[in-house]
Amino acid sequence: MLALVDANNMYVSCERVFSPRLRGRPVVVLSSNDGACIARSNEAKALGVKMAQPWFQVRHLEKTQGLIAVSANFELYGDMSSRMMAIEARYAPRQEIYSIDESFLDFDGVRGDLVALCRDMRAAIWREVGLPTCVGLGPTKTLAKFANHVAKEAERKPGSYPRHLAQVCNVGAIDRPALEELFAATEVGDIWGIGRRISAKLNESGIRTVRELAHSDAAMLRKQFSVVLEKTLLELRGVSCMALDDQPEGRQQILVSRSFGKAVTSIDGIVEAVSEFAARAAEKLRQQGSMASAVNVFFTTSPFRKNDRQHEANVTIPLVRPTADTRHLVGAAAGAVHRLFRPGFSYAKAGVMLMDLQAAGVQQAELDLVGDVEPGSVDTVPAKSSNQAKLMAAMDTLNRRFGRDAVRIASQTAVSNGAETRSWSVRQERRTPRYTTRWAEMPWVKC
DNA sequence: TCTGGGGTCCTAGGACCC
DNA sequence: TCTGGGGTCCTAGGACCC
Repeated sequence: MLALVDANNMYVSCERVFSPRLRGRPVVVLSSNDGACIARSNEAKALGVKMAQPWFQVRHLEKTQGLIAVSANFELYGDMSSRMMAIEARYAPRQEIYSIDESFLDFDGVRGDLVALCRDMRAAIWREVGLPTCVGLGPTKTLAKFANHVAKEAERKPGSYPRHLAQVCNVGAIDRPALEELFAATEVGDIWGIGRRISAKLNESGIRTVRELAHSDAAMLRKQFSVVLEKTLLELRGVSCMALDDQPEGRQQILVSRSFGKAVTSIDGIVEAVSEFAARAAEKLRQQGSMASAVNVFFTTSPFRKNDRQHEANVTIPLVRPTADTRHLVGAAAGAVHRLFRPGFSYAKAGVMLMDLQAAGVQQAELDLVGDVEPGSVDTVPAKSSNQAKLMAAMDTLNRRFGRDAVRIASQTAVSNGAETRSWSVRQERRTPRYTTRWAEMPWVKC
């Protein structure tokens, strides 16, 4: 039996732990640049605020409905997530951390009343970190996700579901007719793996509810849609098609991108931003013990500004040899900007993606075709790269200890007229303190 | 004025091989 | 008249997730 444990409105709930004034109020958390709503409390959902809705469209609710907005504080959410995941791990032999607020637990071999166990776990998470959660139990990942959906809906709309399904719901314990009824009351788009496009197409074929989907022909779905949808169907019928992955490999690609706080028109500004993103990406790369073989760089104008001339630069640079060295990665990224930049555009966003990742330490021997190296000097390559690794490790240590960018590549901070620019940096006017990860920002308790 | 930032997997089609 | 029959690898694009 699998469980899907997930925090309710994670980011809002994290903020509420430290700001009691946010409890019971409509609250949204804003993306970087305070641009869009990326998390909503139930009260904010009730006001009609949609996921990813631009802030300027709902801003008027501040005055009329008491809506409260805070800037995203990912450092806080990440730390709260680790604490929550550690508690969950105590309750099951295997855990797959699926996202910042969700994990699958595998209770295989655990005996006793799993619903009672999960209620106990919820209480522990609430007591020890202060986050509200819901748990779905089912024989497959898709059914556990569905059960979680029911648990949440039953909590949010007490009238429309049996009371005992709220907060912790085990579809394995629901008899067939009652399950069919739940399926019939749920739209296909609410099922994990069925997004907007597929549900529209399913609706066209007359399949609107989960019940109708569950009774569809598997071969037909595979033919008309994809093997992915066929798996989803089988999982709804209790046939497991997606294994629990409790030992994830490192990422296959690493992306750092941002929208700018205000439009950037100069090449210096783009070089600076792209250098910064490449440096951040390189840090992540070393953290997972990988090297990259290619760097993708893009910068683009805003598609929302219809009157602006549009330009999108995007290029992938293969590297001579895989590297995790910030200097090489920043150099490649900045070089790409110099080749692709066009003056006269208002750029709104940029990013750096590291690709074709491989484990560090797998060093491919090189065939030297240039021939300016003495015979026998092949040995200098590993020696050199080990010095690089030491330098990078020292840089990471210094930056961890003395703050991000204590040591950095010069192009990360363009200098014009002697002043540091960073014109691209994000706006975050409403960010709360990083209560759990910075000594200087710890909450105070008045006695 | 103002529109997020990460990721994964699958498929189709082209280049190329024998 | 009539033009094989397998493969692999790579890439771009589309779908999905939170």
